Amino acid sequence: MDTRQLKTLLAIQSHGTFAQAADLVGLTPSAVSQQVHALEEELRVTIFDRSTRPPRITPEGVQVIEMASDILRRAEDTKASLRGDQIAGTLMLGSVRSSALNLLPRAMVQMRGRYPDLKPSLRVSLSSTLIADVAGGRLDAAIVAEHLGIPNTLRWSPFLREPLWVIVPRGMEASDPIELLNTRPYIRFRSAVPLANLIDTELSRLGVVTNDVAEIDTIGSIVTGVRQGLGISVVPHVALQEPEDLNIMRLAFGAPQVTRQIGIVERTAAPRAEIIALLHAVLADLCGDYGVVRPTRS
Amino acid sequence: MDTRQLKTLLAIQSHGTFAQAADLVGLTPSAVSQQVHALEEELRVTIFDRSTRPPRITPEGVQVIEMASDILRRAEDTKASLRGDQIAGTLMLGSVRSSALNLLPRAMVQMRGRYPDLKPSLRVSLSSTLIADVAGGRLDAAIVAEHLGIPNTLRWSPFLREPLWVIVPRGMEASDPIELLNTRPYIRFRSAVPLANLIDTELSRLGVVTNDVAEIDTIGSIVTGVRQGLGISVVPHVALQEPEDLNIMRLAFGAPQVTRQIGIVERTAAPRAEIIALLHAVLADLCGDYGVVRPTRS
DNA sequence: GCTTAGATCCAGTTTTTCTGAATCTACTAA
DNA sequence: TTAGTAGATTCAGAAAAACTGGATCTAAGC
Repeated sequence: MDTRQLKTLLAIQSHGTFAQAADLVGLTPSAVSQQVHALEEELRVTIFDRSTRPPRITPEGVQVIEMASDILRRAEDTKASLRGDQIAGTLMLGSVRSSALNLLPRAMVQMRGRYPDLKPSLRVSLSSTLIADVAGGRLDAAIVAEHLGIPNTLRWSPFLREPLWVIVPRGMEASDPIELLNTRPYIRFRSAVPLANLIDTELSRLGVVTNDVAEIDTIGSIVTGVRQGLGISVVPHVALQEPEDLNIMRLAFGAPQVTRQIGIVERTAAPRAEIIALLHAVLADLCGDYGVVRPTRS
Repeated sequence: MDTRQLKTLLAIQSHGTFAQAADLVGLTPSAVSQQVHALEEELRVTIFDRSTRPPRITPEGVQVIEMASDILRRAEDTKASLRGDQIAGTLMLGSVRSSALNLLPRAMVQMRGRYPDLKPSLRVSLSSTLIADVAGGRLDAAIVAEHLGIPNTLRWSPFLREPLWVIVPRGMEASDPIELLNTRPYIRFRSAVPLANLIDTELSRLGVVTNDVAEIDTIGSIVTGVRQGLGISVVPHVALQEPEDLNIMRLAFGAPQVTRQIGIVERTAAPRAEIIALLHAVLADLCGDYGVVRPTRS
């Protein structure tokens, strides 16, 4: 078992086919197939079910993928720590309370490998308060959803543009999302944040009348509930990051699919521009395909 | 980087010389020397100081050895899990929404290794509703806090008896918890669950007047906030499970320290007794030192 | 039933890993 | 201070592993 095989495995998981994974890792599809087979021989399990196209990951495969992810992260963390650049001080950050708050600790952990002496300081608040504090210099940067009325002394850079999905437990017949929303048990996201508003507004616009079986105020618990067959729901893409979430079927919410953006707001003349640029890049990377790369300055 | 190299590394560490390690891993000393050199090239560090005999491990080498140990353990754990026995069907579970809900997915993931064909089904509800559903056979078991008025046809077995901690960010002077609670910024846990009540009641009993800087309704977000220096708070032990939480200082809350229990309620004549017993054991194990082992039947 | 895209199989090529022998080096004993 | 020893390194070649390319197979879509 080596890290190249594990990287190949993760590439297959995130890109869907052996062929695309081969492109990503710089090998031929044949080599990818052989690597997976060698890993299956070593672990004595079937990681992919090849009776479908594209091959689908098996439950055992999910466990192997988790292990691969853990091992590669551990290795990368060690490399980062051994390289040890160090910038010290306190980075004053603000954030709205939403799935973005789940991203931030993960970004912080990654950045700690790079800047172990940099201390992040986080405040959770409303968007308008956060923006005022950034403008007033009380915060270095803040994570807020797309927002109207940002002063010219600030700039907002999206790091995430993510679709919203109707999520359906594995095994449930998944056809027309509108029909599902009208007929299947629905877990409602009940919270005083813009995302909950966006979802409810779009449901009304679509003329959907949901059959609520639960009202839960944390996205993570909603996803857990769907995975375990409690019902269906609507969540943003970033909520579906765990390997277990592979078992949840996802259908586009809205036509065209509804998206929402989250970004970093900072002062245009920022003293900590390099660190905030890295934070932006780390957050965008954690967002996978829906990460938005900040355009380079001209 | 592959597991053979990492095994060689650990063999050198535990046996002292490349030559002895070579014997152990079935290679020649020359191959061992080349493996170590290749690893040093990949990580761009010196793992062993060769200016002495026998070579001595460097500080960076200690980090690499730790990483190797973690990676090999992770791989071995996965292999063991993949080898496991299998039981199929659906396990109907209920749970209150609290930190116990964080434990349950992790327990499910572990049990999936052992019973990949067993499908858990989870419902989140209030304790009284859950207990009635278990009694009525609509649920196989439920996770609830200690509860009065459980019928004799049911039995409640605690799997967790955990202390509550005052948690303090790293670097903050940590002396008398009462003084800290009175003077330092406090992040309040605001939720309509028994735990929040327990904390507030004990704060009042201690005569503490906190300086609230945030009210957050998820324990995970509170811990994140403390870690990042937002303030101090009071949380149950099970909330402090992540490696990052090692940086958080913890002081006993109350004297004697306040504890609370969470357990599984099931029918005394349960058809799924074996699985629920395993679930209890897994949950107790996940709870570490504060896990409560179910007494064996006489 | 045909077409397509992707996966597998197989043989050959390339790369990596290991061995064996020669050489080097830190440490110990006289 | 010198000689001997045990262990580490270096190098060239052999063996094993990984990869490529082409042919074949197969699920899915039309």
